[in-house]
Amino acid sequence: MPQQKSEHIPRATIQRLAVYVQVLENLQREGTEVISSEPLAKACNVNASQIRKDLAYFGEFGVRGVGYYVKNLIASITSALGVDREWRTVLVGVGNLGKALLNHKEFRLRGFNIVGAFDCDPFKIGEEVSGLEVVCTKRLREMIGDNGAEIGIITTPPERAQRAANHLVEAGINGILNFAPSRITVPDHVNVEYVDFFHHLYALSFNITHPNTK
Amino acid sequence: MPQQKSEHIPRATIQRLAVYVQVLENLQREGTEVISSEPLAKACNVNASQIRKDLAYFGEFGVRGVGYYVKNLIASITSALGVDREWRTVLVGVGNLGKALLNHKEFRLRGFNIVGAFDCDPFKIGEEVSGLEVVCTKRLREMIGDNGAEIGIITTPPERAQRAANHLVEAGINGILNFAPSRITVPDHVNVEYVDFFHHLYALSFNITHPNTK
DNA sequence: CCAAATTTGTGAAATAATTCTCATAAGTTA
DNA sequence: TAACTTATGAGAATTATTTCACAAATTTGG
Repeated sequence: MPQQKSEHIPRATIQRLAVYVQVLENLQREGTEVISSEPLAKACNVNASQIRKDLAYFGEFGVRGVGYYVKNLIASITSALGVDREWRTVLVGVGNLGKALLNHKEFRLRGFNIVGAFDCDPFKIGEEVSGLEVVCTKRLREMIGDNGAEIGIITTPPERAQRAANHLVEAGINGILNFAPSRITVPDHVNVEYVDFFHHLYALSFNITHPNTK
Repeated sequence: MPQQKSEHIPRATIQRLAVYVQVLENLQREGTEVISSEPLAKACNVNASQIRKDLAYFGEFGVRGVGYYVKNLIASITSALGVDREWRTVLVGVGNLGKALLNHKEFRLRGFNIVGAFDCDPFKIGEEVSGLEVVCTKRLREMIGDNGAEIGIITTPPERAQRAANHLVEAGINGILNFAPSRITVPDHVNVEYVDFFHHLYALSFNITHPNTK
């Protein structure tokens, strides 16, 4: 139902939509059923017309004179983002972080099922982590043929991230979440998102060091 | 030495500077000593003049006809970001994620020392994690008076994040890294950065679902 | 049932960020 | 040392994003 009307949607809009969902879910947990763009904006730390414009890319979800029904709006946004379904994912790099993610229940809860764990270390292959047997990274293609995963999660050391990405791309994945602290190069049709909280610490460091530039 | 010349610096520039450092460090590890903006841009997936403009906010670091000396440029950028020093941090919320971060060696390596661990759960108080004794969150102010931390890391459940933030602000912290999946409200002088990799998974989901809008 | 009060959705205006272009400086070679 | 090559730095042009302002839609109260 929420079909986007217009051509190009700013990346920043997508990031904010994720924030809106987060805040709306917390509001819902606290019992709020209806909210207008003004207080929602305050909670999200953005401008109210920003919210309305962001939503307008996908349709009309509000009621004039009333606001937005929280439950409805969550459904509309998650549908717009495509997260109202199950996404099958595989993880490459079963180190400390990889294991922590494999054991993280939230993934399944949010619809991102980890259905495969891969590593190139012979000592790790065969090990069982969170109900999954660790498989050699070279077998990615064959395994994905079976389990139909679409998203790959990279948790290798930086120097092995590009190789992991190559294997994932070859196996037909079209989205990569890269936790390794290095940039990877992939074909145009593959989407990459980087997670590195040191980047955020750097931003804090800068902002604290230069309070005037805020 | 790298003193920023101009008034306002885009947030996006700061984020990119962190990426440049990451890529430059990997280049350095591989033995590259000099690089020009063009190949650096390719490795960072940005435009070359973007890099030159970003750097220009802070000074002139390149040599015309040559490029940038990798080691030098890393030093210049880290200095501009203020990460060429030690930052003392405290962590609030000693759950799974909190413990994982406390045990993460990279923090110290990158100059972000975790010097205090706090939790409001009586069962956790007194426990030792990675050489730190877990202290009651109410004692944040007194402890920060002693250890002089400037950055707080929140790893509580979402419903306790705001309270943790309040305690941190009261204790005089001026930067917060929030891993809890909820937005927090703080005074203007306090900087907040949010880390939530589900937001990135949402972005992947959207981009895979709407390949045309890329 | 109408008038007042809300609050959305949207085009226009204002701001901000990115990319282009080129003069200038540094290095290299003969 | 002069001509040639390379690549930076900075202003101009372009493109993108955010904010404003208001008409249209809806509810509420008398």
